[in-house]
Amino acid sequence: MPELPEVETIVRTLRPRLLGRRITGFTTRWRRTCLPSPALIRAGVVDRTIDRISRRGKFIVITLADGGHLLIHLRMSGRLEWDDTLATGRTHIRATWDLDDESRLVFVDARKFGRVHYTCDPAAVLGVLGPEPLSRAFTATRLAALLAGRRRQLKPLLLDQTIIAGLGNIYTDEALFAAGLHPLTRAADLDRRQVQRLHQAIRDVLRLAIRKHGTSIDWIYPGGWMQRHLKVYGRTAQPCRHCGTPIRALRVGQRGTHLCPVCQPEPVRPRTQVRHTRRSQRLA
DNA sequence: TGAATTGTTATCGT
DNA sequence: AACGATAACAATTC
Repeated sequence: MPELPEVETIVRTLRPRLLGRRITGFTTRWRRTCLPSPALIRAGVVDRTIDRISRRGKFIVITLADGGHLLIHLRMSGRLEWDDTLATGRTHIRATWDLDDESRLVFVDARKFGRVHYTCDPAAVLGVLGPEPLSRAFTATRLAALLAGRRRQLKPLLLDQTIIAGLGNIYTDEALFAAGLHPLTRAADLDRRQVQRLHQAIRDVLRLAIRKHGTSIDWIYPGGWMQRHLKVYGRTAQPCRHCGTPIRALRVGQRGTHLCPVCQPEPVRPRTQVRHTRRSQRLA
């Protein structure tokens, strides 16, 4: 479940221990984790020095001195751990990197959805991603352009990594609450003021979450405390922190979605479309 | 035991 | 034809 704030936190903790280290070995216990293949990753990383560690969306980007890159996506249950902190008999180890200071970085992933890419052309993987929501380039005007003419509902649109990179289920719900917008609102229906509020909400929520080192709600991601600041996610039936109304849960595009029915009023469609679309009648 | 979880892809409909 | 909605899927935990 790691989203942008969790990945950013991981990158920041990785940096001091990994920068300048030389990789001395690579092993894997699950082929499918490794792209294009375990052998090609090993050939690309062994005897290379780690030059830079960054983040793009939910990808961890480890740049090697010769221009090769490791792109690590944790997906649902992936985590990076240090060999020396592992209890004996650690299960679900998918890949390990040996380092020249005798330490070892371990990719642990119970559900096996995570991926480790080695490539000299990171754009081939990262190129499809939308803008970084915390970058200077991500302005309200840019967001307006991304929403313009789109009939999609806000929730699935914000989860789409090719529109904006880094939002997952938690921070999408939190951003929509902060913006006072219902997840089923059609993107193109937002007025200028609402786009500005959404833009501000996305950045505020992500920045706060990074400050809190991410959200720790289960065994998957430890060490964060943003869970204490969540306003809607995982708070079904609990009172809205703003108005006291019980938080409601619904499914939008097969995703659990949480909202305050008062702070995020249901969108009103123009009369002509309410008449003719089955979806609107069902929701009414 | 089955529901929940994320991102990608294929497929179908408008 | 492009866009959007939907389902299936990967595998495990509780």
